[in-house]
Amino acid sequence: MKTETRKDEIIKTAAKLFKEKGYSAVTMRDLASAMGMKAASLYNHIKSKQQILKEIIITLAEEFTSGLRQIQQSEKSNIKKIEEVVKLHVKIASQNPYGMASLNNDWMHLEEKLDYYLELRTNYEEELREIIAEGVKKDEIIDENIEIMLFSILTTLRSLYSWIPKKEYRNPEKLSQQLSTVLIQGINKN
Amino acid sequence: MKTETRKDEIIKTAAKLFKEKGYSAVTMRDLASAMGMKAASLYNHIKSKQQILKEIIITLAEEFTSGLRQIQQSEKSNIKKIEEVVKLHVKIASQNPYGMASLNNDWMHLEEKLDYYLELRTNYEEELREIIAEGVKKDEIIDENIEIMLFSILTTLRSLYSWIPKKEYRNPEKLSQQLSTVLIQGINKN
DNA sequence: GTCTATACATCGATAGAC
DNA sequence: GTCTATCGATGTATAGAC
Repeated sequence: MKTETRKDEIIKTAAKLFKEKGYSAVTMRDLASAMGMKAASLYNHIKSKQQILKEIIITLAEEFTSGLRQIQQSEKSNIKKIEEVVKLHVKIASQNPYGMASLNNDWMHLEEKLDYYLELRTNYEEELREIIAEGVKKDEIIDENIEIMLFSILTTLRSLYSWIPKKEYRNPEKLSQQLSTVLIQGINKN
Repeated sequence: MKTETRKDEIIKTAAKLFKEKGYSAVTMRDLASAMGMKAASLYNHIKSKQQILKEIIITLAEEFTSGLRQIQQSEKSNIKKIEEVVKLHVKIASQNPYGMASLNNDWMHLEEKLDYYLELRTNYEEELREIIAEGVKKDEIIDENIEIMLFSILTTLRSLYSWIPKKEYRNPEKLSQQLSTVLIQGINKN
């Protein structure tokens, strides 16, 4: 049972505001107002606006990286691995849809951690590409353009945050299963 | 043969910058610098920063609206209609990938035209939803959750702008066909 | 049509009282 | 830990010379 600190609260509120207007358009005064305090008071809990963005994005990016590593190390079929990737995205997007918006839309405003983020992102795409390529080689997946299959799946999963808050998608298991059906029947030969 | 005015040039350059950093993070000085002039000089061609955003977004939104209307009025099967929608997105995203970034990511910064944009967007989604629902009813499309099929297709098409600039996707006909295969085999019963 | 100069608002962040 | 007050930088936009 972790106690939520004031800092955590600020970061959570910031993520919500960043989702609505983007990092650049949200001012420290906006954030303070949403927290019911003055802008100057925020600095007793956080170092800078930039630090808030960094914590939101890097935490999530590392969660995806370690999640995919576990899937990659399992002894499943490649189609099964893709189903697990869908579950991973649904799970993280369900827990933190606001943070996911920053991860997707505000990463370019990262300062010192930008290179690190880009490295995690590139590696993530590359590992998913290998799962698909492996699936094609083993006749689990149709022999269509791999980049198109990769980006079709990935962009759908990346935009999950924007429709997961709607009531009809609140059941993660059901959503994962339905989404897998829609995404995979398109690349599954059998 | 339309001559490109200085105003058109400014809007095109702005769209490129908006794609990189988003509307809010691009300053008039950034834009002027990219145009090789001073910020004050921009105002001899455009009324305000807001006007630039409005022209980028509303032009594209209306292009999608009229494109979908034509598809809807044709006498094709619903699967064929979806293939036409894919072509429409590939065509517009190929012609103007930078503007598409603003349409997707900066629409919330529209001021007076925000309601109009939201109306076009809602109507677009509703018409596409009806094509899918009609396809399910006529046994062309699997009887899976319509919202999930709609958003899976739509989010993939909406993110086209981000990977279309890569060399391997420069052939619109081929890209449309491959994308249709990947997207539709997932919802096509036959 | 582009420039310099500048008005005026608002930004992120700090100092210091309580 | 929150406040008031404020700093210096930077934002959009205008005025007026050339």
